[in-house]
Amino acid sequence: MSAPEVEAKDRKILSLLAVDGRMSYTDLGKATELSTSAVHQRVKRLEQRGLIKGYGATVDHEQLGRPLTAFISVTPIDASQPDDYPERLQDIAEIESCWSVAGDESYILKIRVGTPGDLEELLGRIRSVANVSTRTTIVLSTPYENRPID
Amino acid sequence: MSAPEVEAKDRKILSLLAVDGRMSYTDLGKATELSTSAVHQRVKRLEQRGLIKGYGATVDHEQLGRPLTAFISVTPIDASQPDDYPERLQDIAEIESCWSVAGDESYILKIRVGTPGDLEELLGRIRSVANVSTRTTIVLSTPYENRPID
DNA sequence: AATGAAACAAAACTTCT
DNA sequence: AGAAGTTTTGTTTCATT
Repeated sequence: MSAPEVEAKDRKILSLLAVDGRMSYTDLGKATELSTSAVHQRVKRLEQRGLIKGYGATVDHEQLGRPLTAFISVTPIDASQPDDYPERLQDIAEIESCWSVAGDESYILKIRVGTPGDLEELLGRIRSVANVSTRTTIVLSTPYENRPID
Repeated sequence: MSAPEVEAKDRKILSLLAVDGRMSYTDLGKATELSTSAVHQRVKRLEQRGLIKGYGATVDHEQLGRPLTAFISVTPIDASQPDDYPERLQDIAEIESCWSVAGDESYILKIRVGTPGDLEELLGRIRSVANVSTRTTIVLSTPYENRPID
């Protein structure tokens, strides 16, 4: 049982919307050789099928007071504890992403803060809500991020 | 010389657009107690100032044939070589993000592929274009990713 | 599924305060 | 900076193929 194939024109629409989520149906139609209403139908279908999960603006965190990005690898101290870390951590606003991973650590978190002091304070909060040890890797620069694949 | 402060209403607009990048100016106006044209002006200004970097659709990579996500930490083998790895790696389509980091490794890459075989092949390509050693951490699941902060 | 037309809504532009 | 009004553009629905 495999997922239904995604058609070439749908893929084209997806890759255009991945780059510009506000592109008009008219322009999508021109780019795909389809009428406005045909594109409209296809986009609605892609949304319903969950192939398009949502639309978001990308903001400049540096300018918004959170210039410091880091990865925090998280390892449970007591392996017998229930593994509900994502839930426990989800109220911490500074955590942008949370991945469950295979390897030495259980989770990798990506966080954004203003200053090293904020990071120190955040690490304390993470350790206390979750009883974990942490390993932090500071991001120096971001050559690229969240590039559309395809 | 510091960046000009971002006003409360602008922050509100940004956080609404971060969640729904296709929200209409009319609805943004209702949510911020501003007229449609005032919101419009503000959004254009936020775009010009670079506070909004762009708008993108989030696609479901699992359904699109790339269910396997991994982090690849990259360490140069010959430290005397020029550090132009982001450039060398940017033509590799599977690399979604590239961060330059402080710590044991020089770069962290986030990649998406279809199968373990594709990953093996990709690792070979990365090592050959860049003369680096790699450490791979497989993502098992993604509790959340790219959450809007604020 | 796609099209074209029609009705509607929103965006962009202009002017005024 | 913002409001109000106008024109232009885009969205959505529907009948038809």
